Amino acid sequence: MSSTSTRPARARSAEEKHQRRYDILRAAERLWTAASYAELSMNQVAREAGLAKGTLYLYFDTKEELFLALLGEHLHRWIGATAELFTERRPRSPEQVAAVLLHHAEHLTPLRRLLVLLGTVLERNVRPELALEFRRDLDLQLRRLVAHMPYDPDTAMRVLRHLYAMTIGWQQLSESLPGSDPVTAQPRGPQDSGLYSEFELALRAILHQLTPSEPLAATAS
Amino acid sequence: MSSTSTRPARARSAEEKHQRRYDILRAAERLWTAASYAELSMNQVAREAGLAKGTLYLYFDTKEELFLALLGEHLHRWIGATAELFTERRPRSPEQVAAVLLHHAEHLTPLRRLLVLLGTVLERNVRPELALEFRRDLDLQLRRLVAHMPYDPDTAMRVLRHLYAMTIGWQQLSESLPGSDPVTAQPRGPQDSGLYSEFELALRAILHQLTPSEPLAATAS
Amino acid sequence: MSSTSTRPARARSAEEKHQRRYDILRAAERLWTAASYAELSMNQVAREAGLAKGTLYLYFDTKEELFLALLGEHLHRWIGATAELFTERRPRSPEQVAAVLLHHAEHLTPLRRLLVLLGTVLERNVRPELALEFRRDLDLQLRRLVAHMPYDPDTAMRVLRHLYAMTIGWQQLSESLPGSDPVTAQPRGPQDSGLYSEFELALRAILHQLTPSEPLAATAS
Amino acid sequence: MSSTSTRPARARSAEEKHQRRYDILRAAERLWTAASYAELSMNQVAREAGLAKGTLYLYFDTKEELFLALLGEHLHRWIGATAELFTERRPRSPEQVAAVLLHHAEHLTPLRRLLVLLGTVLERNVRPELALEFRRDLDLQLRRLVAHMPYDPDTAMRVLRHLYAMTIGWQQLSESLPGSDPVTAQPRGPQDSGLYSEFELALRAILHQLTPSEPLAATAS
DNA sequence: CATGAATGAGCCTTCATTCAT
DNA sequence: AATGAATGAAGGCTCATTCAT
Repeated sequence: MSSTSTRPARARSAEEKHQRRYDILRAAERLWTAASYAELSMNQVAREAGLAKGTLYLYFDTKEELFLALLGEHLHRWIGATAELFTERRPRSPEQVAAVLLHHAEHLTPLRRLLVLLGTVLERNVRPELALEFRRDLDLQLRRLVAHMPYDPDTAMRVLRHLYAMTIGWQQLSESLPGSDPVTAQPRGPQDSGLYSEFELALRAILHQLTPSEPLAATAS
Repeated sequence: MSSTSTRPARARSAEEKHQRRYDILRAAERLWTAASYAELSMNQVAREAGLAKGTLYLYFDTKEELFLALLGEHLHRWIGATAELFTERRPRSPEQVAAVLLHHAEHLTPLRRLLVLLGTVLERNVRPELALEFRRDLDLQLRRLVAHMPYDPDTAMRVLRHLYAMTIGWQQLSESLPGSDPVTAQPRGPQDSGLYSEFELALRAILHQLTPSEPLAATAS
Repeated sequence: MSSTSTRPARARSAEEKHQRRYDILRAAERLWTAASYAELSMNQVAREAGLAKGTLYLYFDTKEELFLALLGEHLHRWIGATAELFTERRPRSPEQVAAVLLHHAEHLTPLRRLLVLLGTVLERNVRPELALEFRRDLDLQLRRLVAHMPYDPDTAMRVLRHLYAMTIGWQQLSESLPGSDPVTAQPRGPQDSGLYSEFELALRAILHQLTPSEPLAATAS
Repeated sequence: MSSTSTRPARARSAEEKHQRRYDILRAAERLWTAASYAELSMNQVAREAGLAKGTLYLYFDTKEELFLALLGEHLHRWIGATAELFTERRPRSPEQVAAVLLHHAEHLTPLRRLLVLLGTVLERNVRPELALEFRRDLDLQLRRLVAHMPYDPDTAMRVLRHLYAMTIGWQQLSESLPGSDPVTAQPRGPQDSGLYSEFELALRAILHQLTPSEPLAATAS
């Protein structure tokens, strides 16, 4: 119910409909932060959005589609923000690149968990054409990000792939352990051996390995 | 039903019972490869094992216990095999250590997904004493493995943690892509840029980063 | 399905919902007449009510709650009707009191069996606050009834206790025999030696025993 | 397992078989004292008897048959003991008769609860010929008892019927209440208003009502 | 005769989805 | 467009009964 107090009873215009869809995704996101996919029922999402259960199905055909949309949104957001940061900072050294890639880490917790879902549950009960569209869109966005990175496209893509794998891996590791979020968690000093610094350290090691000491000139338009 | 065609109708001896338990775990494993925990019903496991639903409950008190046993098995197997390999080969360089750690990679595919479960679902509906026993056993085994590695215990544990995270991450990555298993998949030549070699490359980079150029003398007994 | 042929497909208004709840209770009651609690499945109740299994759970959280509601209903009904009858008739002699107590005997058949359940199964799987409310309500109603009886409260309560025990006992006896319901069954004449008259005779004997020849002035308000 | 330590591994002779059947009934009886019919599994009975589950089914076709046999036994025992007591004491007044009828009350708790079962669950899943036989045997025994009572047969049977109904009724009442066993419970003094004395009081009232002040001469052979 | 592993119908309950309103 | 009552497949689990040994 939170933060959607004033709102038209019915979404008539396209814009209102878009807004309603957005509200639903926000509700799902709020719950997603604290509960796993299986634990999270459509009923809860509906209640959180201040809507009836059936209404959700006007905007999303299945539960999976809802969460796939949520994933798309998060990816979009992160890629956009990171691309922008590359343009602003024009990082060169592996450390600098790592810093850029990790800058929006705090937004990543839900994203990482959604990515894990992608390989597990999502796309299972989704219209094939939607799945395909998702893949295409993701590809497009990644290409856009790659264009902003100070490496040749192949290398940049490899870097992203490593980032992706490590992100998921450390996320899962953190969930298997009593400790909390590996990425959001603040490093606690130079001698910190927490999960976050391990993750960062690994990312740096990879970047050193993958990229020549002197990166290409940035190709961002 | 698959591959358990000849078998006594009833498991009378302790050995037969052990075998039946083993069969059930194998059935669960086969299904587990293709479906997530929540998707996988005891009914399916029973059918796959060629047994009735109720029979499963003669061998495992709950669904969680069944999967905890599966996890235990996999851990035991991989740790044992890898520890042995350390003893045999006594690897020194990061490359050599990486090779040992990856040698039994094919065992890891289900293992890493089971490990994810551990922190999420397993141990929820399990007799407390069993959960405790599991934790203790895991701890013991890890210590045993660490003792065989050519690093001081803390470093060795960090290495394992990185291996674990990367393993999971690349697993998930591979599942999100048309390509197949990143670890099991055979490298396809010197210029292969498949997921496997990326995974390996990353592991090597980490090892280089984590370990001093000159490892300790191996401490394996 | 019986006797609920015309009915809205969905209960929208509060009244319709109340009616649906009522239908479910009636269905449960019809089955309850012929089967014990343990034998009676929610599936059967649903079928009898012409509803889907899940629908029952929209109206009752658990099986126990459903039957607790049924018991509450019966108690309420019998106590109310009997209290009213005391007010109307103001009986004095044991015979007159017995007549009042037995007047609504047809309501008692399911009631007494439900009462047995109360101490055995019900309240086991019921929200504590509901159980408490039930106890309070029952107490209140009994007090109300007692207030209408022409005896001091302790004696009145003893009378009710005897009525209760005898009611149950003769109920069971009748079920063990080819004959039908001992209480509902109509006496068949002055020389009738059926179960019903035995029951009535016993009740009268008890009343004579328990109550002084001259009852108190009725205290009904 | 209790008290059946030495016993042949297999019952070969008819006598041994009878003994084994007896052991099973004793085990069921021990458990029956503390648990309801539904709560009591055949597994438990088997364990208590120190036998395997399957063995029970060599002696009883169904769970119901087992408990029907138990009921038969208890009835037999009580009727026999009470008939004997009538012969010994030759009671005349209602109080004396009541005393005889209640003399073995402490043995009756399981019997009463079995009688309740009779009208509820037993005979449901029993071979019809067995049910018939049970009825016939019960009838026979009751006639035997009646012959020892100091009333004409019809009156005596009525008395027994009342005893039966009240027995069941007060049993059920006691189970619905926090208090304990109504009959076994010791009266606690002249002013005791416990369930037991109520039961006794009711029985006396009935006897007074049913029987002429001067009973017939006893007809016991 | 005895065993106890195996069976499978059945239990209560949940929840994504549908559809009458 | 919105609702939320209704659905019913599916879930984990139990236990009286069967049957291979």
